Amino acid sequence: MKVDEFEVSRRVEEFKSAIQKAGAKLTHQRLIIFQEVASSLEHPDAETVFRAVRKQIPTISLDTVYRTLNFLSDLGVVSSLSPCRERMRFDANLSRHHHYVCLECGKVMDFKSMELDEITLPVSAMENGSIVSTHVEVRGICNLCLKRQTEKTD
Amino acid sequence: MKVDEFEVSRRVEEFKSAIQKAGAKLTHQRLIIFQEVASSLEHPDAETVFRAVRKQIPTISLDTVYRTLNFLSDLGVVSSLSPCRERMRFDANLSRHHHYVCLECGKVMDFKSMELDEITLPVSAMENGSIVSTHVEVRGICNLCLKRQTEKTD
DNA sequence: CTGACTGCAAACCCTTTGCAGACCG
DNA sequence: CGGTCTGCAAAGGGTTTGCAGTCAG
Repeated sequence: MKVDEFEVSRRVEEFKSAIQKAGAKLTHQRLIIFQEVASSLEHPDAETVFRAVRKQIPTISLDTVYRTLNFLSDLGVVSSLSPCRERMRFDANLSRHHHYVCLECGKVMDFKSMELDEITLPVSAMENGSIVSTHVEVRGICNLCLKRQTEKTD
Repeated sequence: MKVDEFEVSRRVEEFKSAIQKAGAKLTHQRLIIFQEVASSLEHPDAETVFRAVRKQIPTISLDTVYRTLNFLSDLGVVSSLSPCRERMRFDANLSRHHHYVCLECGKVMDFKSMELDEITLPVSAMENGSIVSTHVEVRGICNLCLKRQTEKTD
């Protein structure tokens, strides 16, 4: 299963204009790698992208794929599932709660929400399989990091 | 900031009974490590736990901390934030959507939900800092893995 | 042309594992 | 006492980085 063709080319156009705006170079490798991610429904990892891209550019290296994926991520045209460059983290709070994750420092803060707890999942979510847990992940920049950024600008 | 004392001892009691029920041994190291995680509000990583625990058991090794955290996780008395033993995954779908993550095979499936999109976050979440994105993460065992499990049992 | 990008290889970091001795129950 | 658990050290796997050559703009 692939993302439909029109959507892919729309994404590619967005990518091209983003790369231009950033003053970066549109290389063959970057284009092919982006196309691969943009047309996949499976949230591929670097290795998977690498294997797929190698069919079109047999000489490409895994490092370039890594570098390019990070580049695309910084550019904002792809996102990474779970800001998980980090180490594994543990939590002994087993009651139902949600997370606020700081994209800058990685800190995770809990919050509760009755409204969120009461929500019913759409059928499209349920039919994927059994459900063990449901929680909301909010990402942003925490107050401490925001403050730090303002101080730098001064 | 620490978790309040009563809550910690409640969690420790639960831990003790869980370890007994599992027929595992309650060692000094396990107790101290669990206490540390249970009294922290910061979702510590292995390194952080290690540094804290070393104050009480100076000879403890980082490996033991890792082993114990995984043990606690298998025991079900702590959970790990984001099932992220895995590699990093990327997504070029920037429109608002949510994820169903299979705990078994790691596959991630998208789903949409108007109801979820319309939700307003509680103040306690907003006041942590700026908000970049909000999405729901549902964890479970996907149909394919469920089927695989049934086949094994047969 | 020139600085940014790529491929190669080696380093890096977090995490896991094999082993022998120590300790819980 | 027996089997589990710990500490040590070394390996493992994913990811990043330094370097020199290459290529887009």
